[in-house]
Amino acid sequence: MTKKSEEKYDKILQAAIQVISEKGYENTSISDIVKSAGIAQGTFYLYFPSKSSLIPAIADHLLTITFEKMKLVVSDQDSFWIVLEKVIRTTFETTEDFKDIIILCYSGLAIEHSMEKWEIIYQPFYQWFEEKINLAIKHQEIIDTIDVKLTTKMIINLMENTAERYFIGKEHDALEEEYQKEIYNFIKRSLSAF
Amino acid sequence: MTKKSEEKYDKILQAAIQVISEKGYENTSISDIVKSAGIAQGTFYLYFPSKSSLIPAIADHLLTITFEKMKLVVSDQDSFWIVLEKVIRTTFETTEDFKDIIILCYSGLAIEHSMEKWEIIYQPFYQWFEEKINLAIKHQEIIDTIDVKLTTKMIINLMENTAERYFIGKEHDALEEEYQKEIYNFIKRSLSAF
Amino acid sequence: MTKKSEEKYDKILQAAIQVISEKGYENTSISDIVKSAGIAQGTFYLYFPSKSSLIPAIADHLLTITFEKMKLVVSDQDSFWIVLEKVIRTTFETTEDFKDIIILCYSGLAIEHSMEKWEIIYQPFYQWFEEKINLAIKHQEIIDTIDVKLTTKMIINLMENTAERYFIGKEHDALEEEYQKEIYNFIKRSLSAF
Amino acid sequence: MTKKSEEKYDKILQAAIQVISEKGYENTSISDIVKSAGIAQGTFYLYFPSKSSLIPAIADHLLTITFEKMKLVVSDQDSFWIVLEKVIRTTFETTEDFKDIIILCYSGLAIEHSMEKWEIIYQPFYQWFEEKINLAIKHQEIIDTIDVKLTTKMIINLMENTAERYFIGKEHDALEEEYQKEIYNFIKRSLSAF
DNA sequence: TATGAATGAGACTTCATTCAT
DNA sequence: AATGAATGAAGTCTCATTCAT
Repeated sequence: MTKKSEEKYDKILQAAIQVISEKGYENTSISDIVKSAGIAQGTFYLYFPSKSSLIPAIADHLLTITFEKMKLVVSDQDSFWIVLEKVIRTTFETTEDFKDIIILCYSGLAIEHSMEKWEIIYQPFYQWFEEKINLAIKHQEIIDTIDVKLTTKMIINLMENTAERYFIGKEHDALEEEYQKEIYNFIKRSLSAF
Repeated sequence: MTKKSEEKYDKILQAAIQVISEKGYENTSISDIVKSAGIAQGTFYLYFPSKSSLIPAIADHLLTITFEKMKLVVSDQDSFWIVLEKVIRTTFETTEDFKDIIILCYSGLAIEHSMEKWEIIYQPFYQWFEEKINLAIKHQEIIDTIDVKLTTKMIINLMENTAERYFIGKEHDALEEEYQKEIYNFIKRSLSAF
Repeated sequence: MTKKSEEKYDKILQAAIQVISEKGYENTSISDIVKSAGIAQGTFYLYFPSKSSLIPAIADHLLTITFEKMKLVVSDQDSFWIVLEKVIRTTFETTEDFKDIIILCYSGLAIEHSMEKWEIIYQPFYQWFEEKINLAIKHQEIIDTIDVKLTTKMIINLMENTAERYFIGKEHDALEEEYQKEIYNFIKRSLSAF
Repeated sequence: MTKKSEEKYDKILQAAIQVISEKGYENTSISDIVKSAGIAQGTFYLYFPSKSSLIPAIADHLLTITFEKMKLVVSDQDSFWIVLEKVIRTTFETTEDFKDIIILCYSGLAIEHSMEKWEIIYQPFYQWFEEKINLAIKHQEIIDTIDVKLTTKMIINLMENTAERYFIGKEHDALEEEYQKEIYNFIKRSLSAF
């Protein structure tokens, strides 16, 4: 893909995200998207093979951004517990920022009966966090009797789902910081080596 | 609603669940549903105001079944850790049994931009498990420094999401029993009073 | 099919024939047809599964009319040579009357890569004429050394194609009656028992 | 047209014939053709003014090939009945070889509502065969009471349509040789001077 | 209460053609 | 002469919903 065509791809993707976030996937027509992107109807199909192919593209885009942010705020020098705290906070932040996109990814991936794709898209993030956990085990910050793969995914899902319940499900049983603190404590009690 | 009309309501709902589970919400037409239910096109609208009104009805139906099963397997005499084990197992079982319905609830609720409804539908289940936790605190089986509401939801979501990743996301990093065991241990380490 | 729905089927078919005859198959949209038939867009699809399904229906309709006319003008008392003369004349008449429909059948069946259907549709007409020939053999009006099936089809095609060249191909190397006479003589010389 | 541009014209035409033969005229896009020809989208329009202009070009190409073959197999020394036999056989051969192209010519010419063009394209072939017939009359091989023009066309159409019914319509009431023999006999009985 | 034919808006997608490079 | 990205009109078909019976 040339630089110019990549630009157009991004332009379409951005327009799609914006429109679909507002109106929902099913209520958005290609016509809406191209109008918003300022291109012709047919041009859309030069960059995406179909309407439904937008969803994985959007999901991918979302995780890329999220993951970038994680890597940005977390330093290699941070202890595991600092990392955890930062990851929780960042998860809440990105969930708030991108809640509409998250919703459409849920619906989209569900629509396409392709929940498996989540796993593929999440792979780099899982891997990154797995390494943090392995390091923490090595540094004896956390116990070594866990299944690292499973625990990684449990933690990430715990953070994400709680944040989603808070921002998307509008579940407000406590303040945001208390939510974050409660997750942190829950995990710390479970994994701490001391 | 008379008994007879309730029967027809159920007949339509069952047909809807079956067809939508197979084909997905968007690919299912009212025509498909009424054919499967053996009624006329117009009759559908005597029982449901619209196609989209099926989704909350189905979600409600799903939670009702799940919750019934929970209450059935769990005895009041069970210790909290027995309860937890049973609840985890039952969650995995129902997730496997109803994975198609779960998917359609995800997509459906997302479609309707009404994730909040989940919370309402889940209310009775949350409440029931909250009581179990409060009892466990009282019996000094688990620590008393937690936020009960938040912890309840975290646990339930932890179980459900892991089960969904396993059965729907086809994530198979370990055997099913190991998944269940890992969740159990994770929670136990975090909450156990000893 | 009830009487009323049969009426609507015919109404659509007539509208389709008329519009497609004028504009050609490819240049005709369903929208044109339903407008001409005075029905709603969707109604079309209650009676025909697709646009292309019109073609066999039209072809069938055409042959039905043609065949009816043949049976009407030809009497059981007619000698074979009278029958032949009448069939040639009728072929020319119907070709002139329905030349637009004939064109669309050609294009349509060709488009659908389903030339074989012609044979099926023509079956009753072929059969009827075959019997005439068999009778003529029995009555020793024509020779008995021919392959009846093949000869039947050759004769019918000879008549039809010549008529089509005359009316559709606008080939006017002679007067219409001369064309008819030439076909008649050609066949008579070939088959006459004397 | 320079030699080089003629080559490219042919390349496009060949590609068009091949692709349209496979997929049918309507299902073939210019995009398919240029891909197959290995040229750019816009280049097509340097050699053909429009998609539909391909059809007469293809038809012309088809008849050129067919006619070349006829002239090749038929010798000036052949008696009329030898010529007839050879022409019938060749007609069957080319019909088999080019059945897809024939179909597309039918549909194409019909699409364009320009059946008359057939006559123009066929002109040289008609003329050639007419001369054969005139010669046969002169040599008293066949009777002289026929209309040469009309009879020529009847014979050619008889051969072609029978071959088309056999190879395209998949009408198999007898073996191929029997079909050819039956046509031959039919014509011979009709025209033979003895 | 039940029916099911009719509606008609609107969606996705294709593709012949153009034109700036 | 050649390219190929962009255009945007147009087409087929679906389907939730209505309403006369």
